[in-house]
Amino acid sequence: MKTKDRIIQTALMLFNEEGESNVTTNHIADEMDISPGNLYYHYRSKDDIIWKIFLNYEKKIRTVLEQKDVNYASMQDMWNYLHAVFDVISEYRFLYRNLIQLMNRIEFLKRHFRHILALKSQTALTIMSHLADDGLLNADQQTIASLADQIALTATFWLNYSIAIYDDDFDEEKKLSHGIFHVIRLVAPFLTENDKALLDELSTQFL
Amino acid sequence: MKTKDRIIQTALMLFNEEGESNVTTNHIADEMDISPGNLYYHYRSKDDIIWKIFLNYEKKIRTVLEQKDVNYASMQDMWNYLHAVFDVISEYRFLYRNLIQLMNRIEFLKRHFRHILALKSQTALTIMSHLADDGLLNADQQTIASLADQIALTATFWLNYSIAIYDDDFDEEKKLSHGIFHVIRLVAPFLTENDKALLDELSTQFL
DNA sequence: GTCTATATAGGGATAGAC
DNA sequence: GTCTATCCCTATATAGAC
Repeated sequence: MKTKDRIIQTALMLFNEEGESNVTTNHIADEMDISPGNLYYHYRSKDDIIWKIFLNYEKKIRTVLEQKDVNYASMQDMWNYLHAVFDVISEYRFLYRNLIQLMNRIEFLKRHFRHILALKSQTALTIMSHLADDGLLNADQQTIASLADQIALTATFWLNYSIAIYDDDFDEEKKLSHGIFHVIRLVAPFLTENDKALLDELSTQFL
Repeated sequence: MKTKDRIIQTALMLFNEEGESNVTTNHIADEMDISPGNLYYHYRSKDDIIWKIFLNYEKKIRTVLEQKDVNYASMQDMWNYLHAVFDVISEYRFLYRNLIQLMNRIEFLKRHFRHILALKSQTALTIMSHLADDGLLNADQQTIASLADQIALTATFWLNYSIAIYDDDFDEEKKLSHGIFHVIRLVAPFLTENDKALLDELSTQFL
């Protein structure tokens, strides 16, 4: 693996573990056993590294959000979709931990992240509209629109919320599952009785 | 007004405007036209200043969350309550902008903030249980519990979310009203028809 | 209580040799 | 591509005079 790629990989790992602002370029170089000078040969600034990491994130989240060929016809599809979204968020969670600060510091990141947030909300809207059309979800358009926003907000800040309320050693995987259920529970009251039962089953399986 | 108090006041203002990590002790002293040395005569560290500001915040939010004598019997009461919560959050919004970072840096703040979050969720639960008992809200206990968590999460991160999605010059007051409506819409599907109509009326008035 | 001056430390980033 | 050495800057915090 090339040094250039290892820097990205190591930086991402450290950012996620320690928080972006607590990780210096020297830490990254130290962790990789290379010199700070070497690091700056490959990237001209710390923000440049962050930006490259963000581009990887953007690519992945877009892949998840823009898959057109999926037919969201069941709770299981919904679960899979949410799991994919939460997985990507978890993989790049440092972005979400200091979101406002990063957006204010890096102008491009702000614009791109806004697009992604809008896309998240839009995708949630599309899925739920499909479910409503198929008679799997009983809610008017106004309610669905609110739910879509709420889902985007929840997905975006769930990890922060769970860090804020749970003990620090709370299992990472459990945090994710909790978040997904949290989102599904938002939608649950509008599901058919059949799907509600399925939800209860999934609950006992994962929580 | 004493210098000691002016420091708190000025620091809070700058933290909210610029973000805590972008405001140095020198900036605070500059803004007040005093010397950095003078500032450190009154407070022994920056975190000490933050801690004192947090104590003021804690006092205010507890006053709002712990008022026992209010009878939540109408949408208007709910609106007033939410407005009070969002107002305090807005007044101390720097705490919410960098929540995770601050919690990790200041151990006391972490513990105290956790208590407040739990209290927020608990209060929302109590209010909605009352509404349900009075027949104003149609939802089972499981749904109400989910809603309570969701309300706490939304109140906590709404300002960050609106910063993330809206243009920077979006009116502060409007952001707040939007947040309150966002929370109310979570509850709306479970209200009586009468209250839903009232909600629509409030919507046109404030949005 | 307030000031000026300064210590101390650390982070981002560059120059130049190899 | 990689290293060593170092510059520059800024932030927190302190010492000591007034």
